[in-house]
Amino acid sequence: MPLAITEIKKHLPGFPPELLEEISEHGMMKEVPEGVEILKEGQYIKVIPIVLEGLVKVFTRMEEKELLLYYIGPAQSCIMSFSSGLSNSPSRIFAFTEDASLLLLLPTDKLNKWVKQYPAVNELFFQQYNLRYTEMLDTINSLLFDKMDQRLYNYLLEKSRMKGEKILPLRHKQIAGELGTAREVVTRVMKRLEQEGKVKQLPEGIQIN
Amino acid sequence: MPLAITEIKKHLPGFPPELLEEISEHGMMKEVPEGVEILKEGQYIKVIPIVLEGLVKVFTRMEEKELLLYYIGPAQSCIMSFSSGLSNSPSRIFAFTEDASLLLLLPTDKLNKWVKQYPAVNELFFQQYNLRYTEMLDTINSLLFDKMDQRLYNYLLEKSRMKGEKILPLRHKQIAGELGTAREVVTRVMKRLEQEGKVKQLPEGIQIN
DNA sequence: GCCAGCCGGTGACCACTGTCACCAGGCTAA
DNA sequence: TTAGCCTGGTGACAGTGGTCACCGGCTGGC
Repeated sequence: MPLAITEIKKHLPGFPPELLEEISEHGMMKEVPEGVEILKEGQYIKVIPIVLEGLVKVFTRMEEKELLLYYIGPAQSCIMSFSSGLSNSPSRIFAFTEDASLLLLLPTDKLNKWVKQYPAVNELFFQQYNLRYTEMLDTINSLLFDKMDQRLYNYLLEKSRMKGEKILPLRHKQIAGELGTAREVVTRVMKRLEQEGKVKQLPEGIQIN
Repeated sequence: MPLAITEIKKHLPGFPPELLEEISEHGMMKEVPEGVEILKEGQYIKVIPIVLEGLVKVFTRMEEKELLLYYIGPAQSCIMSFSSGLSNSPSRIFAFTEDASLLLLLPTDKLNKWVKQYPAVNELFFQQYNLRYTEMLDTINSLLFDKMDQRLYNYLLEKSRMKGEKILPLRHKQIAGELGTAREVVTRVMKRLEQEGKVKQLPEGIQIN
């Protein structure tokens, strides 16, 4: 069953009508609940997702230790899928839904064609590469130059901004995972941030001031 | 004076004849000696370089501390220039010639057109984005997971590979700059690597075993 | 010959962070 | 109720790396 064109158009207004029709024919819409792994390390890619609604988080991992690289928001796509899909190489990262999400799945072979045919697609992926490049640059700078308190605080601010929430229901363990550190370290640093008045730990979660 | 088409073609064999002619008309060839800054932080870009011969190194910097991100080799281009040039935003990184280099300079407005017009240009920049993305990912993993000895050794191996030399004429201070650490730390770690038999410090430079 | 400057080398010190061990409170399932 | 589990919280400790002070050797300029 082809997808509803008006539905796709709503999320991707820049795409021309012919492209929307092609997407309607070959693409697939998928609703994914929160906390589902949508891309594994080492996996070969056959479809490339574009996030229409929700939020997807992207990680790197080495031996039990992980690090959050960036979020994929609405109307954004996953560069690693794109790159892996077109060059037929395995993924170096893995991705989870952070919130329940609506994904548009595009088959790699068609997308390869569309990139050449439709400037809007071409531009989308250039923009995405560029965005991720600068985000990775920020991550590198943060890793190299910032102490844990700054990194943790930035992380909370960013998360709060992405979600539009002042109170984040996060476990210390979970934060530790996303920052590539240990739970005790998060506890310690959270205490310090609280004393400095930057955050407040409530039973419901962490309030950012 | 237009550039010699045969000369350009030699370095960029994938480009079609019409494109080579356009490049010949609007591009500029520039020989740059070793150790020259070719891209500053905060600088706005009017031309995008493609390295034809030589080697260019790309850095990030924050308050006196620097970190080598990657090298741009022959037939490769600078993604940050490309991105900054097309979106007219300032550069977040800076770049030096590591060896004397021959650069092909392309004006941003023309390149913008060529990307849409010639698939070969389009693909080149997608490839470059992809390459830099994975290199940044390696850098992040190295920063997060490796100790200084591993980072330093990887750095030496990579440098040796890029240059095709077993003996690298490097100062400790210079290495420290490229790894974002202090000179004393390099001295310390070099000593350890030497004791482990991985490298040897000679008067002419550092020999990689 | 003498001095300045750069280079590697070293010891002392300290801040940060990762790790281990352990505890108390709260919640849940048996 | 009890046992188990997850959570945050702590103290002790060690390893890493950044900083400071200072050295001796070498070199190039005067």
